[in-house]
Amino acid sequence: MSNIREVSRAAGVSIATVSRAISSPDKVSETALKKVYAAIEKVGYRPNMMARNFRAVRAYSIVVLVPNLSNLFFATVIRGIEDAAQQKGYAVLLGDTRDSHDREQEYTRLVETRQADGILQLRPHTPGKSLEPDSGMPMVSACGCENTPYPSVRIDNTGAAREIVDYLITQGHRRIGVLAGLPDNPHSNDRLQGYRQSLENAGVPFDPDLLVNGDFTMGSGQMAASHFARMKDRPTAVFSMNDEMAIGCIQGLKSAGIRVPEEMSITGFDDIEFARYSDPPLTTIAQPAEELGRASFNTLLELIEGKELQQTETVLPYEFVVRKSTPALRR
Amino acid sequence: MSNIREVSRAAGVSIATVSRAISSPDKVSETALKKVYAAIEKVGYRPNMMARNFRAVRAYSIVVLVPNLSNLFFATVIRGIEDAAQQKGYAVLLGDTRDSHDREQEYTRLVETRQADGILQLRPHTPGKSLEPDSGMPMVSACGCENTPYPSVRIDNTGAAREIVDYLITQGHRRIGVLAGLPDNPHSNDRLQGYRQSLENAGVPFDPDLLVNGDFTMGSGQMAASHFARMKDRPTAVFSMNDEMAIGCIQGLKSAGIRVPEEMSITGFDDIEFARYSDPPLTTIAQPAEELGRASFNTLLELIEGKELQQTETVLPYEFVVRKSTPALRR
DNA sequence: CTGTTAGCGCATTCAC
DNA sequence: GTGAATGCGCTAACAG
Repeated sequence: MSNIREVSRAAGVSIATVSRAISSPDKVSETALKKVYAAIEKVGYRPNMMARNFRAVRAYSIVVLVPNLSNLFFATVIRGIEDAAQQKGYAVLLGDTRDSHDREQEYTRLVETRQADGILQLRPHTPGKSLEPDSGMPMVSACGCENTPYPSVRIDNTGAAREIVDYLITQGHRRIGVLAGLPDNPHSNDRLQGYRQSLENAGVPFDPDLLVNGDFTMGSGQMAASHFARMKDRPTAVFSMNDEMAIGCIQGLKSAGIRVPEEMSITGFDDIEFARYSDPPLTTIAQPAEELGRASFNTLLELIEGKELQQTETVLPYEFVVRKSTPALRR
Repeated sequence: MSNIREVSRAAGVSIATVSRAISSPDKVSETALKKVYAAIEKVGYRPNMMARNFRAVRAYSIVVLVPNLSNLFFATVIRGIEDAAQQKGYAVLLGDTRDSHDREQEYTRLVETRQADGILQLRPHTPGKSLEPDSGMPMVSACGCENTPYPSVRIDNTGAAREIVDYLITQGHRRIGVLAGLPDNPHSNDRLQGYRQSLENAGVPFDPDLLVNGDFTMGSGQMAASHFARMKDRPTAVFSMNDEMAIGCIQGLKSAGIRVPEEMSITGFDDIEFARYSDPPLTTIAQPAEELGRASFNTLLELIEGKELQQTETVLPYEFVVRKSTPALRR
């Protein structure tokens, strides 16, 4: 493997000149530049980034902590991260934690041992259970919630949920089921607040029987469906907190002989691509997933570079998408 | 940031002893060990991996090249890669190439510049268009095909396709549409061969009108549906080369007023989680996605470590999964 | 078993 | 503009 010294020999200049020719060509004479470039070509030189980064005390890479890469919303956020990182010359280290605290801890070590410069956390912050923000470790939440205790990028989850439930009420629904995440999930809680606000505005009392806790998988959506199907006083609509659960729920309802959307409307959240191809296509909240990724990377980069953050919280706009899963209620 | 020298001072031993205490404790006396560990604790030492890797001339990381991270099959393969890599102390650098040859080239540089030790390629090899295998660059295909010109892990795509089409024939079908990838896609070609073999075995002539080229997205499946719907002599079944296109196709057929599976059976490939929640649930080929990832990483690791490969091609078993999208043809 | 020392490839400081 | 020399943190060779 050729190094800078070989190039210097081939070019007949010092290694300092070669180094300068590469990183600050304006400080080198035309003639020297030409010789260096020719020599680089000749010996097939590729700079050793490990050495360069080692000296710069900068890994030029970040870690992405994601609970589950097979979640399409997360995968899309990561694409955005990767896009922004690539533009800025950073590499993205994948940390699929599989919801394991140990694995999360393990990946944290990459930063402590200088293999990475910072962390992008896709799991929303749960006090006690989550990685606590550590002043020495640059960390940004790419899918924040109302109480993220460190810099974050997010949408207004509560507002989005309120908007979607408001719409269901407009369509004539009063008994609206809610398919939430686990009770300690921050996204779920933010969205649940929007649900409750919407009901309250409409003068509809909150009925705990209508709340089912899932875990954002299609399987849990399917389980929830049998709960709703068995109820004596069934909801006429269900607000699911992500598209996967909504899709699982639709499948479960159909299996139970309930027609969707004729007998039960359903809404999702995220607007993954499958939402459009579901039967019926899902009314949902389109999150700017790639943009969340890009913005969170840029925030993290500022942190890494030691800049003062303009804003510790970035709230991006979402879009409410109406499809066929929510027709007007016929009575 | 504390380094090995600080530890040595705090422990009252030389830096060599500290280094040995960490990497080969059996070569250090009990007393020295204790002092070193105490000192590490005291100064909060974390080894600088950049320095260590630099010296070892090993990045302990690999690059995964994936055309599109939002493809669930790929995402699952990557989870397997990540799992195996983590166990062996390797980090996974994400290279979402977005089907861009330039980006692929860009990521290749990570290996040339020693930021990574090897490449795991998820895109099947297309002669001319793909990264050509370079003896200096360890590279393994995680989703290989019949003619991958470098080490690969794969399933028997042709056999799987044959099996699925055989089954459709058993169910009474004779006019079987095929929803393929682009004409130069190797996976598509391997599977198409299986399709043709099956037809030939059954004495059914190949009808080019029944072949539609998609691009493995749901959108292209939907487009294909309108082609099939418009045909005067429609197929009674469609073999789609992945689940996404099958799901898009179902949606398109339903929109065109064709009932699935009553009027048209359909099969997928991959067995992504959505296949089970599709309406109707898809008959498909379950690829051992995570295992493909794990196995390909282990192969790559052997290459990186300079071992002689036992086998240059690993063929893993798939599973044929029958669901409700393929009832027996009623005539 | 332990300490001293050289050197990995590079950027940078300081003379010239 | 250019070159010689230094050191980043670590491991390994060598000497004791």
